[in-house]
Amino acid sequence: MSGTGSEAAQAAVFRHNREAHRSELAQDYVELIADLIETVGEARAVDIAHRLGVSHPTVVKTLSRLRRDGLVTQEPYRSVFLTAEGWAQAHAARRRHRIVLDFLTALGVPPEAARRDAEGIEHHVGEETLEAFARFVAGRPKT
Amino acid sequence: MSGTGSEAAQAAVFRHNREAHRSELAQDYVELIADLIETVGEARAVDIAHRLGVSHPTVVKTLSRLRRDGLVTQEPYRSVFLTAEGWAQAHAARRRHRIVLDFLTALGVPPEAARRDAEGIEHHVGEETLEAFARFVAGRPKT
DNA sequence: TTTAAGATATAGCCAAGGCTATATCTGACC
DNA sequence: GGTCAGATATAGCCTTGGCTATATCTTAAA
Repeated sequence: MSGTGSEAAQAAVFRHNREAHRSELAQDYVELIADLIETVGEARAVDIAHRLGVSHPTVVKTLSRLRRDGLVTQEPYRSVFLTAEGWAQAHAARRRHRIVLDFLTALGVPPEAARRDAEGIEHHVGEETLEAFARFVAGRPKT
Repeated sequence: MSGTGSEAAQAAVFRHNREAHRSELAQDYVELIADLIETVGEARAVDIAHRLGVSHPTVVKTLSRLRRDGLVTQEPYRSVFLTAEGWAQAHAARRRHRIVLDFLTALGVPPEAARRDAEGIEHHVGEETLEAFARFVAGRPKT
């Protein structure tokens, strides 16, 4: 970490990462909800809970935050829908996820590890890095 | 995200990532503390706060958690020291950080973006991915 | 139509990681 | 040897994201 620049610059990096972290969970949710809607037909709280490995009340509470933040709509005792903003974020998240996963695979990372790491890495790749990843995959047609 | 395997497998990935997240902050701290000790001579709470872009009380509270977890020692009103375990984690974090940063740079990611993204990505690369990154940097993109 | 299983909601608890405001200590300078 | 600036500590507040236990709603089957 030595010599990474000024104190202020380093603080900015950490600030940026704290900021990024705050939206990670929301992105995982909308990405998962979109997937459930498209594959199962609807997104129920209980399925979200199972897929995330989390309890139902945790999902309910998180969904109410997503509703407050305009990513999701929901009627009491009914399944979950994405707003336009929710769909936009879901598609963006899915794109990043796929690029990262394809990239790790093309790099030679074993599938299991690629799947695991892609889930964490996808939230921390900026557009420049994403483009570099995509370039690498394109120049190495394999998958 | 479609077709990423069984519900249980996906839940395991998310569990793993929640788990990983819990140690991120601690690793940032020990990495930073090690850097301060080696470059400035000591790690003071006020300097940690400035580098992280966070208030002093937040640092104090976090340090007490690190003390509880055996990563750090500290006398009241004195600067911070790393335990053997703290040094071990600091070195491991620094190694990951450097590999990720070198890798992004070698891939052609602009320095500013590489610096930003490396800070987030370093916490989410497993050993297999790290090895793939190191191979690429060493000029051997394939095994 | 009743009922029971399964899904959803609510209440209340906890730890982490932020903050501001205030109090106390340390050490350097006069 | 005092004094005061700067560093550290404490108190109290907040949100997020977990949990369990309990209550309520929905719906399909008997």
